[in-house]
Amino acid sequence: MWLSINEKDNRPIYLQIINQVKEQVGNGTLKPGAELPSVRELAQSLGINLHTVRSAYLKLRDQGIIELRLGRKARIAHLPAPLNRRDAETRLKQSIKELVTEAQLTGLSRERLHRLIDQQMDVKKEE
Amino acid sequence: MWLSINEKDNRPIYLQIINQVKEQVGNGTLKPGAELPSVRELAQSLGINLHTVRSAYLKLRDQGIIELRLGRKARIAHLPAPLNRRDAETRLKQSIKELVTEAQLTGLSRERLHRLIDQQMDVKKEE
Amino acid sequence: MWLSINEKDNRPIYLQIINQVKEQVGNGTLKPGAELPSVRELAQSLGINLHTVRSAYLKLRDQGIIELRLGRKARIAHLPAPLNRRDAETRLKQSIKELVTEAQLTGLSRERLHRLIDQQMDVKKEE
Amino acid sequence: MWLSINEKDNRPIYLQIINQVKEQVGNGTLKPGAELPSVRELAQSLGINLHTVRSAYLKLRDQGIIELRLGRKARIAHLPAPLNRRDAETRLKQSIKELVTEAQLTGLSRERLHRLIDQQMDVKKEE
DNA sequence: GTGGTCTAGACCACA
DNA sequence: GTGGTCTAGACCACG
Repeated sequence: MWLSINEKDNRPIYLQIINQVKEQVGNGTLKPGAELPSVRELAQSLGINLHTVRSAYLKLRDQGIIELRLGRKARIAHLPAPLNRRDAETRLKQSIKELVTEAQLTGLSRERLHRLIDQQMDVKKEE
Repeated sequence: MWLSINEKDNRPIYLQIINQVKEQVGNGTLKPGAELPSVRELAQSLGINLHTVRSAYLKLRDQGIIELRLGRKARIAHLPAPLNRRDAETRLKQSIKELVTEAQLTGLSRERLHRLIDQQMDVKKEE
Repeated sequence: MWLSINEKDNRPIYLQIINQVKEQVGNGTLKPGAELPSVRELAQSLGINLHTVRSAYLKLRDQGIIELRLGRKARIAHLPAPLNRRDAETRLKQSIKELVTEAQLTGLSRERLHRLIDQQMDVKKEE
Repeated sequence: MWLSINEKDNRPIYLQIINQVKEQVGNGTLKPGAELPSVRELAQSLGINLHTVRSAYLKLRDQGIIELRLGRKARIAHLPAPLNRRDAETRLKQSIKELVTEAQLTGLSRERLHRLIDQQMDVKKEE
């Protein structure tokens, strides 16, 4: 199975699911139209409650990542949401601000930060 | 006053305070030994609850950013805590992973991402 | 073929079928006595489940729009059911209430709303 | 209390709540910044479950109608979402299409339809 | 106090 | 089978 939850991670379970699905859509592991496991299947295989999976799927739907239809399995959306681009970039800037702050407090150099980012982007390409 | 809370920002108020203090320490606006406003002052000037400010200060202390002593004002710590460097970098990598994922879902190019980071680092230098 | 399902439309498939039949009856494209495709034909040509088409036809029959007879093809009913007029108008008022609410929240002017409605009514006339 | 649920109404409870809040925002009964009852309060006064109210509030938040903050009461948002105007108008057109169809099947004249809409808009103004 | 997350189990509507 | 709605009750995080 291509999803897992980390008990030690502070973040809520539903967010971990969301992020993992997003990663796999972002790097092409999950292609538009691909079916996701049903909420019941995924809940059972992760050992968590059906509703926890459902809340993750709902948020993914609201963000335009997946499509949910009554009676059908969830699928990766065909239009990977290039829509509210300006909003998204505004949010990204906020994340970048915090990232840079943390990097500076840690004493991480500008070069190292750029290198870590390139590494992460390349990992994704190859997967 | 050098602190403000943004109602439109979804993040909890105490986190906004923490992040702003961290930013100013990170970019040198707040230097080691500098005094912070008392819990009461800050709470009143921001129009928020005492508990909220206090919990922010406590977390900043736990992270080694500030020093709290009974009866004294809070001060920026003299050792900006570059100790647990490996832990910090691990956490940073997690943040980078999510940032890169979001950037890819938004369709942001690698170049633009690097440029946005440089911008943020330069903004801080000049402040 | 004069029917299609829209994957991007959130509404259930059976409802899309019902609404399209209703539209074509409403604007005269489908006249009383006209034959509809069999459940099997329609299901196959739309690539959907038999049950889905069947439930749509059943509901259309219940609303008096079509006639179903064992072994015969479905046909548009001869009495376009203007009977329960008061009920229908009550339901319409509810729809209007919601439409007006959404229009106001969107900032749509009264004039523009009227124009959009006229457009829709005229489109149908010409078809 | 300014909210009620209708047992006979087929629509889900959470949608009834959403629509009533939207109406009151649309006609000015609820002004930006106004506090809504807490999920627990509203659930109790309506005799329904806390989570049902919560799901209504969540959707209202996602639509930009209200603001939710941990530890605070829900409030009417200050920017009543004039943002994705084109999307909203597209959705409105779909609603109009269905409304016109129903009106035609009922035999409602164009004039009567316009009059019903004006009535509804005026009701809201006076409230 | 507030909302946020998670579990648990029921029943309904759609395909 | 699928997802959608509702109830019920626990515990956590924020103000």
